[in-house]
Amino acid sequence: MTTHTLLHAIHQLSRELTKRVNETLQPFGLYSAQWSVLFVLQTKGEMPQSALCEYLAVEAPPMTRTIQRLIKQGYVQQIPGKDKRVKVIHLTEKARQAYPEWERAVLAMNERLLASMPKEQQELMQGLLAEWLGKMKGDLNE
Amino acid sequence: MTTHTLLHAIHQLSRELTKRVNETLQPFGLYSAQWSVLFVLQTKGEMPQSALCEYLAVEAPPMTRTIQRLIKQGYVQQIPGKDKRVKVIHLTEKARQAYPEWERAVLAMNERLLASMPKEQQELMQGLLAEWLGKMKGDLNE
DNA sequence: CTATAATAGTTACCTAAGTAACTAATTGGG
DNA sequence: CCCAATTAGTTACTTAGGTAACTATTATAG
Repeated sequence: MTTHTLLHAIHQLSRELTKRVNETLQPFGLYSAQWSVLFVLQTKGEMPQSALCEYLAVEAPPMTRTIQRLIKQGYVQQIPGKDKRVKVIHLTEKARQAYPEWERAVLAMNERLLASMPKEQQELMQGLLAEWLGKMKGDLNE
Repeated sequence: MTTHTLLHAIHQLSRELTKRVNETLQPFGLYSAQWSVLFVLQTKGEMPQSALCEYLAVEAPPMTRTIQRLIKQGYVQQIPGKDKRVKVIHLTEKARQAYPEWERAVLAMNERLLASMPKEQQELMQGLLAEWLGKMKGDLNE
C-alpha cells in the first residue's frame, strides 16, 4: 500500500528539483536538459551524440532537439566523425568561457537544497537510488 | 561534485518508474497521470479539482487536461459545487468496477520493482525523500 | 561481392508538466 | 452596498521526454 507513496515521492521530488534548476539557469537562457548536456561535455570531453544519449539515459530524439537548441545558441558544434553516420559534439569557445559561471550557480543551488541534509544521508540515499535503478534496468534484460 | 550525480539519479529513476507504470497500464488504455488521479479519488473519495491539484502537487492546467481525458473515457464526472466556481470530481460506476483490476496490475508491478529491496530500505528511502521534499518546500516560504 | 542486418540521427506525433493570461464567481474593505 | 482582491478553472504556449517510422551509412552473412 505504501509503494504508491514511494513512487509519488520520487516523481514529485524530481519535478521540484528540475524546477529549481530551471529557475537557477533562467538568467543564462538555459534549461535543465541543456545544462545536463553541457555538464557532460565539459566533464567528459567531446563525444558522439549516441554516447551522450547513453550517458544521460535519454533516447535519441530528445537529444537531437536539445543539441539543435545548443547549436542555435552557439554553445555546441556537430563535427562529422570518420564514420559518416556519427556526429561528434564539441563545446564551443563561447560555452567554455561561460561554463564556470553556470556551474557556480548550479553548485550554489545544489548546496542550498542539500544544506539541511547530512552528507552521510546524501550518500546513503544516492547509494539506494543507484542500486535500485541498477536492479530495475537489469530486470529488463531477463 | 557528487550533487550532480544525486539529482541525475532521481531524475532518471523517476522517468524509469513512469515508463514502467505506463507499460503496466497500457492494456487498460490508461497513462500514469490518469492513474494517479483515479487512485486518489478511490482512496480519498470525491473532491474538488483544486484539492486533487494540492494532493498530487500538480498545477491546475495539467490537472484540467488529465480530467478532460478521464471524462472522455467515462471514468470521472465533474459535478458543480455550491460555490459555482468549483467542480467536484467523482468516480463513475464504470471506474469503480474496473478499479480493482487496475490496482492489481499496478501493485504487482510495484512489488516486482521493489522485490530486490528489503522493506527496511524502502521505508528508509521514503523517509529520506519525504524529509528532503518537506525541507525544500519549506525553504520556499522564507 | 552483394544483399541483408544493424547503427546514428532525424522527423512526426504522443504524454506530462510548467507559466502567463484569461473568465467567472466569491469574498472583504471602505 | 459596491468595487477591488482573491479563487477555481480553462486556454495557449513552452520544455522534456517517449515511441514509431524514416534516411543514410556501416557491418556482416552467404
